[in-house]
Amino acid sequence: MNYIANNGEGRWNSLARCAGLNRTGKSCRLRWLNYLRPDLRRGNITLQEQLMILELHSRWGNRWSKIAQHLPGRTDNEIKNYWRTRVQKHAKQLKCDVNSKQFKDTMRYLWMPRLVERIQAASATTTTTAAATPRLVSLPCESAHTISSSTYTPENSSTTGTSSDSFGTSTQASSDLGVEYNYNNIPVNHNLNLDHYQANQGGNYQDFAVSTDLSGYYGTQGLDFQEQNNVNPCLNSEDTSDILWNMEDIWFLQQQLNSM
DNA sequence: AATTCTCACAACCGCAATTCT
DNA sequence: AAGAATTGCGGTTGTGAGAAT
Repeated sequence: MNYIANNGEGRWNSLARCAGLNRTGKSCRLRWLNYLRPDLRRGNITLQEQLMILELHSRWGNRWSKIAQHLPGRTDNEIKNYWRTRVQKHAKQLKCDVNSKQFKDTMRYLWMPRLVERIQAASATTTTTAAATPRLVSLPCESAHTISSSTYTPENSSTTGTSSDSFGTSTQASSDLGVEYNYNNIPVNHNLNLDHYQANQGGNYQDFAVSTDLSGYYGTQGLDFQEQNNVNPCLNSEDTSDILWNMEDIWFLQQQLNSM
């Protein structure tokens, strides 16, 4: 750190020699980038960051460094580790390959909208002092594409109503997931629309890539990514990192996958 | 209390691209 | 122009802490 403070980044082999470290320049570089850099962001991956990772990975695949460029303070290594330990784990739980179309569709049409919904809900709880009433998530809905959830029966779920999900996301039966399904009586517009996401893939990716603009997911209100990272302390807690993936969800998603 | 298992994180490795001499 | 050195990236492995047995 002293060497870099005096000489700047780069010239890693020179650093290793001059600093008297029994390390290769390569090793020093890695240590600096992944651990010592003062601008590193510590702590758990937030919901917003999760959404970004899912979105950018769907677009670029395992281009970790490129993805990391859009997550200030996060390293490619950190994102890679997140993907391997969290996302791949849940793919395994769903008994499907992380690179399969099924899993990618599940991410895009179920988990990512759910992340948006929770971000919105969290945002709502911080803007109202009383018991918050989560507002509807206004996802674009030009299309009639929906995913049926007719087989879901919450009564069969051992955790219904007492979900481990701190945002209250136990799923309830709905005749049509695409139209609506509720979490603990929280009204949620889940008119998920394939065209919207596909349109993003086709038309808006460049803009998104440059500006990391998530407004497409947040409806007309939009959210400032950097701001939202600090909106709710709960979002930074350990508990929220996996709340998308409680047992009900896994059961529910398995039903969805089976019906595809 | 000891052992085994699981998970998250940091580091290592090989290869390709880039820069230097 | 060519070879050597350096840098950057993505896949993989090692490790320590906590949980489970």
